[in-house]
Amino acid sequence: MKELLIQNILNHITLSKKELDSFFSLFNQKEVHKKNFLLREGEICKFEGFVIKGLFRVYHIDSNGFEQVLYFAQESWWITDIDSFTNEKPSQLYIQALEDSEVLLISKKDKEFAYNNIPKIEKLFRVMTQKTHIALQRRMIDNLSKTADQRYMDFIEKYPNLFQQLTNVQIAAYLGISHEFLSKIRRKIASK
Amino acid sequence: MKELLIQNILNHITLSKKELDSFFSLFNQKEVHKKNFLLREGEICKFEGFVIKGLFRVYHIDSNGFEQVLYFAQESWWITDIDSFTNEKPSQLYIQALEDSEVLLISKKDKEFAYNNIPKIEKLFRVMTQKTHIALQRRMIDNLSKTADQRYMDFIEKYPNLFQQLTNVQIAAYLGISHEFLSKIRRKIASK
DNA sequence: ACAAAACATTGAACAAGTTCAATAAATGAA
DNA sequence: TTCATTTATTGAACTTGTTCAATGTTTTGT
Repeated sequence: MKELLIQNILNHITLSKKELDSFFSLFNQKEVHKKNFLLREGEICKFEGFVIKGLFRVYHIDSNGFEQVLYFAQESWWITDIDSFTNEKPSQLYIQALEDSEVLLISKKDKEFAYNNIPKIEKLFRVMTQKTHIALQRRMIDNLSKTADQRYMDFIEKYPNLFQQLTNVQIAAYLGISHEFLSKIRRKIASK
Repeated sequence: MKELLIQNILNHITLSKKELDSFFSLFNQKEVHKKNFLLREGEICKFEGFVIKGLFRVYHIDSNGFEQVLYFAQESWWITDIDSFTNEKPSQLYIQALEDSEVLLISKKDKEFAYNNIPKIEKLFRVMTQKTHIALQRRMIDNLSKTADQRYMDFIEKYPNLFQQLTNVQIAAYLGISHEFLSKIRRKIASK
């Protein structure tokens, strides 16, 4: 459990044992049962979270009631609404556990404390934000250039395990298509 | 000119005059004439740039030869291929001047120097990367949920000046539609 | 083990967006 | 100014994806 976060941190920066302990002590562990929410639209996101067990979906509901999934977060993924968290404004997102899950949470105040007292933490989050930004840029290009068929096959290849755990409705909401159409894509692929 | 960058920095963090001068001295000014490239696919992006005059498009060409525009960068925007720059790998992007333009460039080495010697610079780029990430998340959701009509109207509203300078082909490549279809959208809107 | 709910599939009619080819309009270089 | 190039518009046929409604399948709670 604990090791997952430490490993994740040390993948990006090097910290002394003391710094690591100091930073680690700012996190609180929380269980979130299947179908429960860590964040709902309208709430101000008070945490940044690191998934140590389970699976979450981070999604938006548009004015027509349709869901768009920003990402699924498995073990070792970070979850937050970065806009709501950093700017302390109401969130437009939902964060829901899809399985019984566990997260390590850090509050804004404690994160500020870390920024101010452990300078390398600033680098940690700069580098992590850069990485997620690069991934999102890649996804943006794919969404602009690829058909739903290709995006579905890319998804299976990229997240072979996730794809098993998720419903078609959830995957369709990530790909930006209706679940009925996804069903037809699956049939077409299966028939080959 | 110079003031634009300083203003941009001070919008995010506070620096002493000495720190500011030290950081600023790491930048070199460069002119880029209309239609010339600051970066081409396959090159390793050696710079991070701040636009002080003109307009750039940052785009990708997919395997079918279609262009996808990641963003347009006007005065006070930063331009780089963050993936290529940070990981020193060949870029998948083109960065082209759409007007005679001027940029302030910083090299990777000098940026590392700034990170190591002016700790607040780490914060500057963390905060800026967060902001661009938030904007891209928003765009991702819009692309998943809105029709091309809506996205076009949003674009006009968000970038009223840009929209005047750009061709329909360029705007279509940003919206993720064919320029012919954009033409039909324009007709439809005009007829109201 | 059962009933209710959630999930997946399918077809038919429709809407959104592409492609291709033709034409007109605007821009730019000499 | 002129000629060539780029840019914009349009229509027709086509492809991709949606919507709705019906049906079957799987999960889940008790």
